[in-house]
Amino acid sequence: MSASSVDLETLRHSTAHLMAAAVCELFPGAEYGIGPSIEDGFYYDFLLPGGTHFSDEDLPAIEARMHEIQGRHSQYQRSELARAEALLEFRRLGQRFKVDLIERIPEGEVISCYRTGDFFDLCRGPHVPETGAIPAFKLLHTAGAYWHGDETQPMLQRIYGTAWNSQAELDLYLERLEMARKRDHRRLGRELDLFSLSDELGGGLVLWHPNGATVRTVIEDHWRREHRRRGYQLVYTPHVAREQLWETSGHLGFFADEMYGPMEVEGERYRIKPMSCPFHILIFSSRRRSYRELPMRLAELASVYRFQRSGTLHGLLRVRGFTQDDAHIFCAPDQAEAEVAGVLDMVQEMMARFGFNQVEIDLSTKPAKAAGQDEMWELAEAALERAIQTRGLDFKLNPGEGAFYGPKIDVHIRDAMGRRWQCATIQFDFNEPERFGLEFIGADGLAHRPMMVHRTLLGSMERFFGVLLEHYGGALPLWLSPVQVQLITVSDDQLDYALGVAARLEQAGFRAEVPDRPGERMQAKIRDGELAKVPYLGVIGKREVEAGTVNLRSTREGEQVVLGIDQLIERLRLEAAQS
RNA sequence: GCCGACGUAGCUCAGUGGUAGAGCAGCGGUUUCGUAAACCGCUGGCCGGGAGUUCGAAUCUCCCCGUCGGCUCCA
Repeated sequence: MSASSVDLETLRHSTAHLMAAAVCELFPGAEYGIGPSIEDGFYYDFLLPGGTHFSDEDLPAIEARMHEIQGRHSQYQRSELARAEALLEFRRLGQRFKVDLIERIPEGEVISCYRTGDFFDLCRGPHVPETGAIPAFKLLHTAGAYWHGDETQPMLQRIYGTAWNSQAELDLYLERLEMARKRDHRRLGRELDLFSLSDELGGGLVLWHPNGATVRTVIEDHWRREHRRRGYQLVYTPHVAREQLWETSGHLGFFADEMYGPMEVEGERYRIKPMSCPFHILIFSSRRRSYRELPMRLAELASVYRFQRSGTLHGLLRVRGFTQDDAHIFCAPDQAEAEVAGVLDMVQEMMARFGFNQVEIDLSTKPAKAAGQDEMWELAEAALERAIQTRGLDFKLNPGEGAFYGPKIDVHIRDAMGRRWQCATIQFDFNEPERFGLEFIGADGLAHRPMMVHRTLLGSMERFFGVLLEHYGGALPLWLSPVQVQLITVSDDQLDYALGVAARLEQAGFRAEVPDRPGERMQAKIRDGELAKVPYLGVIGKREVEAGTVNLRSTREGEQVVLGIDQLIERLRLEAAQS
C-alpha cells in the first residue's frame, strides 16, 4: 500500500515491466517488443521461444509470479548506454525487437535502459522506484499483434493488463468494465429486439427489427428535416453502377480491395457501390452549372457495401453493408471555409441532439504522396482549421495523415468499452472533380473547377445506432424510444379504456401500445415494460377509468403521477422536444 | 486475413468417455389481481459442421465454419 499516489502512466508502464520480468522468468528465451501504458492500463508484446503461445489460462500464473517478484522489492535501475553498446547488449540477449527499436532511434539521442532484477529493457522511463511500489494490478486478456502493427512482420502475443493506485480503484475499474459489457450494443440489440445479425444472412449484414427500424426512422426524419433547413437538396441514387464509372472515379484504382466483385449484365460489368460520390457528381454534371447554383449540397441516406475482413466485423460498429448519411458539397474556392463551418455547426448540433456533448476532433493534413495543387491544399487546410478554431473547439493535428486526395476532419465518439469510433468526417476531394472534369460557369463567363467536399455527420446509421445504444445503455430518450408509452391495465376490464387512450396518444403523434397479454398480472407487465426500457408506463385501473386519467410511472425517474389525458400529452410533447 | 479463446434449447448456463439437463422465453389451461416475475402442465436439442480414436464421444484428436478479444483497415 503506497500512501502517495503515483502518476498512473508511470505506474502502468512499470507494471508492464514487472509483467515482462515475470514472463521472462516463466518462459526463458521469450522475446519482448514494446510495453507502453495505455488508457486504463498497459500491454506488453511477446514472442515465445519455439513457436509456443500463451493463452488466457497462463495469466494467473504470470500474475502470481509478478506478486512474487514484487516481494523481492527489485529497484528499477536506469542506465544510459552508447548506441553500439546497447546494440551489442540486446544482440547478446537475443532481443531482436529491441535491436530493431534501437536502430530506429535517431543518432545522437540518449539511449536509456532499465533493469529490474534480471529483466533488462530498452526504455525511456520514468518508473516507480521499486516493484513493491505498485499497489494494485490485474492482467486482463491476451491478443495477437503484429510487430509495428505491420502484417508483413511477425505476430507477437500481447497481454493487456491494468494497474491502479489502490485495490479500491482497481475494483472500481473492473466494475466499470462489467457495466460496459452490460451496455454492449449487441446485447442490447437482442434484449430490446432492435436488430440482429445472422450467420445464414452473411457476416456484417444487419437485420433491423421493427423496434430498431422505428428508431432509425425517427433519426432519419430528423436528419432530413435538418438538411432541408440548412439548404441541402435530398437525392436518391442506385446501388450499382457500370464498372466504367468506378474506373473514372478512380475507386477501382485505390479502393478495389474494399469493393465487391463485378456482375455482368448484357455483357457489361457492374459493381455494387461502396460510395456515393460518383453518383452525386453525375447529378452535378448532368447539365451546365452556374456559379449562382453554388454551393450545391447534395445529400442522401445511401446504402453502400464494402468488403471488410471477417476478423474486423463487430456488431453494428463494423459491418459490410451500411447506410451513410452522405452529402457532397460543390462550391467555389472562396466558399470553402463557410461550407466547412456550416458542416461543423451541423455536426455539433446533431451530436448534441443525440446527447453527445463530447466529441474528439482530428485534423489530418497533406500526406507525402498527394493529388491536387499545393495552393488548393493550403486553402482547404486553412478552411478546416479556421472553422474549428472559430468555434473554440479542441482538435488533434495529424500531419500527413490526410487522404491522398484531400485534407480532412474526423470526429470520433466512444463506445461503452471506451473504444473510439469515427462518425462524422469532412473531407476535401481534389481528385474526383478533376477525373470527372467538373466545372461551373463563373461570373466571368469562364469555366471553373468547383471544390468538392465529402461529408457525413452520423457516419453510418448502423454505427451511429450502435454507439447511441451504448451511450444511453439502451434507455433511449423519449423522442427516440421505439415504444414511448405502454398502457398497463390492472385487469382486463380496463382494456377498452386503455386502447382508447393509446389511440389518442397515437393521434397526438406518440408511439403508444397496450401489451396484449390477457389475464397477466399488472406487476408482470410493469416488469416487462421496465426491462424493455419503455420511458413511460401508464397504469390504468378502476379509479383511472372513472376519473378519465392515467397513473403515469416514469421508468427513468421512478416518479409516479396521476394525469388527465390532455396533461399527459402535454407532458410528453414537452419532453420529446427537449430530450 | 493473422494470434488467442469460445460454440450444448430462442436467451443465460450446467453437464469431462456410459440413456442430453435447469431457469427464463414459447404454447395450453387456471387466475382478473393496484406499480419489477401468479399457479399447473406441455413443447422444444444432428451438443456449430465434417472426419478420426473408442465397444461407446457433447466430452479425446484433426480439419472447416461462426462468434468474441485484439492487430491492420475504416463509416
